[in-house]
Amino acid sequence: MYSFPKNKKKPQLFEGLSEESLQTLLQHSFLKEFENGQLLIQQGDIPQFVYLIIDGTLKTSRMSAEGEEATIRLLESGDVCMEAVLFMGGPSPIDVQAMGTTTVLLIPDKVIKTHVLEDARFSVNLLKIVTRHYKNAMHQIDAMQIKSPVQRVGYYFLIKHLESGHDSLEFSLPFRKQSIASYLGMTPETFSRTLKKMKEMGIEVEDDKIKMRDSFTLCHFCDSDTAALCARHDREECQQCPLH
Amino acid sequence: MYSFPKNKKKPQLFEGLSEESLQTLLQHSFLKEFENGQLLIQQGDIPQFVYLIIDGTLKTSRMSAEGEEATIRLLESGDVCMEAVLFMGGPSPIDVQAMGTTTVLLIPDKVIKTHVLEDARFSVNLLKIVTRHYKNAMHQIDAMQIKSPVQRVGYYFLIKHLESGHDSLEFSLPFRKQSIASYLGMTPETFSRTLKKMKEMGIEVEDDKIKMRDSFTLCHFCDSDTAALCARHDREECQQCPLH
DNA sequence: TTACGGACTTGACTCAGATCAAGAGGTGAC
DNA sequence: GTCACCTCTTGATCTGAGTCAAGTCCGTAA
Repeated sequence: MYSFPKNKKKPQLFEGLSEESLQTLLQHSFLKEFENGQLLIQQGDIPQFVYLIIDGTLKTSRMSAEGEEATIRLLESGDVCMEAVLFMGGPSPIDVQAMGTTTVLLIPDKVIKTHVLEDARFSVNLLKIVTRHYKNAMHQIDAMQIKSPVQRVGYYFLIKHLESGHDSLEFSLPFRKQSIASYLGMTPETFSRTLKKMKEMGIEVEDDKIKMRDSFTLCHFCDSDTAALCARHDREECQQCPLH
Repeated sequence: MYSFPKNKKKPQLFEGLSEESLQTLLQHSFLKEFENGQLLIQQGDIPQFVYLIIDGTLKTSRMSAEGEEATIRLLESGDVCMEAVLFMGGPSPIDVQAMGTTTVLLIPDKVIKTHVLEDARFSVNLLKIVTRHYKNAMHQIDAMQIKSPVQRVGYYFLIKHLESGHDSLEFSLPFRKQSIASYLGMTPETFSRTLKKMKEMGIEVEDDKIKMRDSFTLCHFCDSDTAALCARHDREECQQCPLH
């Protein structure tokens, strides 16, 4: 049975669970390692497990009959997937694929489905996770419909900037550029050209390192609901922010 | 206090709940009527209620600073909204707007949040609803990224066809054409031209009435996970379906 | 050391869908 | 009735992202 390293941050899935509840979940779960490019599940398969990434990265995508691919999510360590698909009932609408060697904890669907009815805290955790995905999906939708490539990349940078803590004026892209391009719904070429435009706007791009002149550079990619994530959105200095 | 007409179909939100549990929810809820175009909630507002449509239609959308709009969902009677937003924590990422006079049941957020921890069946209902929305969002994303306008409209028709029961070769569009166009991520002009192409493919379009020659007409817009919704997907006749 | 391959960039060209503009058809107010 | 207004359609034009092709810059293997 897998047991969580004490020093590691608990994934959101297990947040606030009693030791007993956690044990029940882990009892029937096991680790598995996947190689670069390996498929964990394919569109149309009936899902058997929820996948919790211990180490590495995954992507979820949909493939059209002609072999074209739309990336839905890019996931890092601590992220979960297939949890939503379980409750949809029916086959998986997505592919899940490892990007590089990735270690994953597999939690059987039955364990999840019974545990949801036993531990309300666990089901609320799941609700929170699914709703966050849903929120991201909504952002992705409006991005593709109404935003220019520059705005899409800018918003992506903004989110990464907020995630990496407000004070650092530098962060690095967590995935390969072509993956990010696909996630943002554009070709690698367009992504590359867009990065060039970003440079003209005062954002240094050097390989996968992104540096900003100051912490307001990305402000005009913000919107009212993302502003809530910003540490200073209710402070005076936010005046500089074009939203106000 | 609002009480559900016995003859009306129960919305998914309340499915399988005990009479007592349902009463608790309805006790603090109330009806409200909204006029055409009226906003129930705006992007950036803190949500106070979950909205259950009793009669009429709503749309949820995101608006860019320049006033351009991306439609996220179009909802009919029995649908719920803002339930996902409640669990995201933080302000609403979407606008909700009435399309025509619409009667809505308002369930206060606190009632929902406490009830989730008390009635596991209720929280599973919520999970199912949110995951369905999430699934739709994923379809919307890949549709916009990898499908042509004809494929998007075809898939939309397919879903409506499956919803309206398999046997009827006719259904009508539940929303104004421009709303559907926006939902599908295209302009009204493109939608109109696309409908013309559909006619050439053997789908009669007359105002908002859609008629098909036979029930296989829409088959080639199907995909592996949507096929599960099809009543005959595991029967012999599905041979005709290009998927096989 | 060179050779190969993969990730990314850059430039030239193409085209599907957006935009702009005009017209058809329907409906309600007066 | 007809005027105003709205939805939808149709046609002509424009444009921006995709495509294709070539080239650069790595890292790795022989």
